[in-house]
Amino acid sequence: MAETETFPERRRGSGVKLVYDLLRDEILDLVLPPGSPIDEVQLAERFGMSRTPIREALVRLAGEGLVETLPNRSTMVANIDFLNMHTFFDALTLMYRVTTRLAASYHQPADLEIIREHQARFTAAVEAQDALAMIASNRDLHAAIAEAGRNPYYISLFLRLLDEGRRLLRLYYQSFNDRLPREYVDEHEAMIAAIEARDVELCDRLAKAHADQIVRQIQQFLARDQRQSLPL
Amino acid sequence: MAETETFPERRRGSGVKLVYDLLRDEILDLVLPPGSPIDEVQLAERFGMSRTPIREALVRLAGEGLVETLPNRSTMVANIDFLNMHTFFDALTLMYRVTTRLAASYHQPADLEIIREHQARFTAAVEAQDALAMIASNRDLHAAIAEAGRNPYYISLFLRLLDEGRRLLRLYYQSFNDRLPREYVDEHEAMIAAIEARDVELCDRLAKAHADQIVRQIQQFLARDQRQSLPL
DNA sequence: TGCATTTTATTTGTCGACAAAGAATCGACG
DNA sequence: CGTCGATTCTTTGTCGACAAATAAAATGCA
Repeated sequence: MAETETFPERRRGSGVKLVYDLLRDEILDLVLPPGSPIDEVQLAERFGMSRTPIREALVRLAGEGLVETLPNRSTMVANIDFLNMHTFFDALTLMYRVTTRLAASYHQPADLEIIREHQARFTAAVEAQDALAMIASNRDLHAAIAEAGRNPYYISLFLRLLDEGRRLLRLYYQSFNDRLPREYVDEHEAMIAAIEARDVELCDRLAKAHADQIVRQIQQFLARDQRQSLPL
Repeated sequence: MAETETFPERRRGSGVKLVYDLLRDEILDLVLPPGSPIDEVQLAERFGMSRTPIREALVRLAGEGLVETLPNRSTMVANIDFLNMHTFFDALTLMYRVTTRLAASYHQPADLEIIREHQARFTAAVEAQDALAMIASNRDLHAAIAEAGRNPYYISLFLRLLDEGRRLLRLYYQSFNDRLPREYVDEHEAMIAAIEARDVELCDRLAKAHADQIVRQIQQFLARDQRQSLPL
């Protein structure tokens, strides 16, 4: 249980980022399940540093809503709010649409290259049936599209939503079959082509369809999960 | 210059919030102009506390983009990015529309009361020609509308945008006439009525018109300002 | 035994101090 | 007189320690 990780000579100032990135990944990959408490001292020992940088990393995570902190009492991994899931779906769909539209308008050649790289990775993940790689590359792909749209406000909200979605999908692929429909690959291709053609309206329609597809799939899972957890 | 503020016995844990709130206000009201450096030690002395809580407040402000921090070097008040102002306008307009639409759908009676209170304050500010009160109450009014829409993702993005707008407007009303068109009062009234009538489409149109109006006014100011700062 | 109250224990919030990383200053050399 | 390099100085990043706040355990009492 107590694996001795060793973090050798670090550069001054790199500590927070190290802790932040790792904690973030562990939260989004559900290694740290929602609601689990986070002990500062324990983390300090684990990373071989003082509590100060740990604390700063936690404050940043709290700012992004990945961690909830009760005053004078332990901070814990943020819960997933299943009750208000529809607000998440609503915002996610809107951001899919808006970022894809903007990408159609403002993308530059270099953006398309990056987007295509991510799409290639996503395709490879689908063919390898590697669910985690699918989740990651799907996220990266849409993040790249958002970047091509060049609106920092949308980008930051979208990233937050995609991360939250990463947690949800992770939940999904832990419990069920590890296959993501090949459809997604084609939908992505269509979106990329529409972006390249700078066809804003087509982008909007494709993005909405794509988002609806994903939302439907997650909702299906949620419903199924809810049925399973019903008392008999 | 060195006014001796006294912050007497504080409760444990209240320090960060105190510093955060005050710094935030000073940044948004341009008491701390964009680009001005922030010295931790100086703040620590001013508030009569150690650097630790100051630091945490700064980390949180950085998370909201109100403050930029260079590694190993001083953190400073975030600059206003005049070059990419259109991304701000675009996001602001969209959030005006979305939050008003959602308010039409999801508001409850208590929400309308709160909204009307803010509108009353806004009206009073307009009649008193108190620009700062207008800015504040206008912000609060739209924040209340967003709250009535009950989507935390939109709410947080919108609040961020409204704050950024508060800085812009502050810039505006420092330099020019302190009058906001009476039109805004009527536009607000129309929006509130549409929300109450749960007319989503009308809300959308009114919100868009209102946003366009505000954007146009700010752009007008920016253009005028740019002309003035041209070398002769 | 069951409940209220005191005591202990754990964990956070804050502090003062020190060392590293730049920036500014000074000085040597051309 | 200007440029480069060493030195000082300022400001941040990190540390270990202590005290407040709360939870958990222990104690007293009916």
